[in-house]
Amino acid sequence: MEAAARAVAEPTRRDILRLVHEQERTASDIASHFAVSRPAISQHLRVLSDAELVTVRTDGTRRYYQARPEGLTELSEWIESFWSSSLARLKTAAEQEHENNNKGNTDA
Amino acid sequence: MEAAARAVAEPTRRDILRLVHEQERTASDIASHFAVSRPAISQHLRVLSDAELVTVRTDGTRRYYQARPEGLTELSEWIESFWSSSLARLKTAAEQEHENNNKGNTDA
DNA sequence: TGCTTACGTTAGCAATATCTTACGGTTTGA
DNA sequence: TCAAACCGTAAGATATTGCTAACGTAAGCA
Repeated sequence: MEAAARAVAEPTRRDILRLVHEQERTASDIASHFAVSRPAISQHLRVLSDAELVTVRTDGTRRYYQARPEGLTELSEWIESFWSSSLARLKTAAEQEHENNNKGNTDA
Repeated sequence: MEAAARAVAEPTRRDILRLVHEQERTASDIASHFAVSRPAISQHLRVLSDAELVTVRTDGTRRYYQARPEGLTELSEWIESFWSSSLARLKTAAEQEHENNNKGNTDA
């Protein structure tokens, strides 16, 4: 989970995950969507791979990456363990926040 | 969400959140649970506070911190947005992983 | 007023993260 | 065999992070 949390903390890596979630993509395909260099993306892919947030499939010289959502399970469970023990508090807090939001900017 | 993700990526901060989730605690009380110095904890608390993952209440010279689970909502939703569009895939994948784990690594 | 407690902030340092450039390895196709 | 395409790795620069030691501030108490 440690690795997954750190991996997801980086904006570019989150964008990469989004990209390879829809469909598997090659490294250079992924890189073409970003401003940073291809090696930089390759390094991000390494981090994601180490965190088991993506899987890789090799075909010739190409490497197809695909998201592996299960890799986020532990992190998600950690978060939910926070809520499970304070569901009521969360609920009322969320409602109050919602009310406050509506109260605040009633069309300025 | 950016701030929350980065804040949670740090092990000490996750432990702090656990601690102030059960009950509100003063800064030095929190610090007493860790090996690092009090200022270090103070800095972590600042990060958590900026990320709106904790709330602070001042009473005299003491500052009481408490977890704010709602601060993790966006991050959780980001994760779930991954699953919602691939729930079936997640389910089968999880089952297969489970089976594989039971099977053991017969290849060496 | 003087002393103590509680706590944040700053400066400085070591470790880590992220990027770019340059390079090496493997596969494909003429 | 040669060249091009695809991609990872290494080296090095810079930015960021997390830590400690030292200091500053505000509150409580004699």
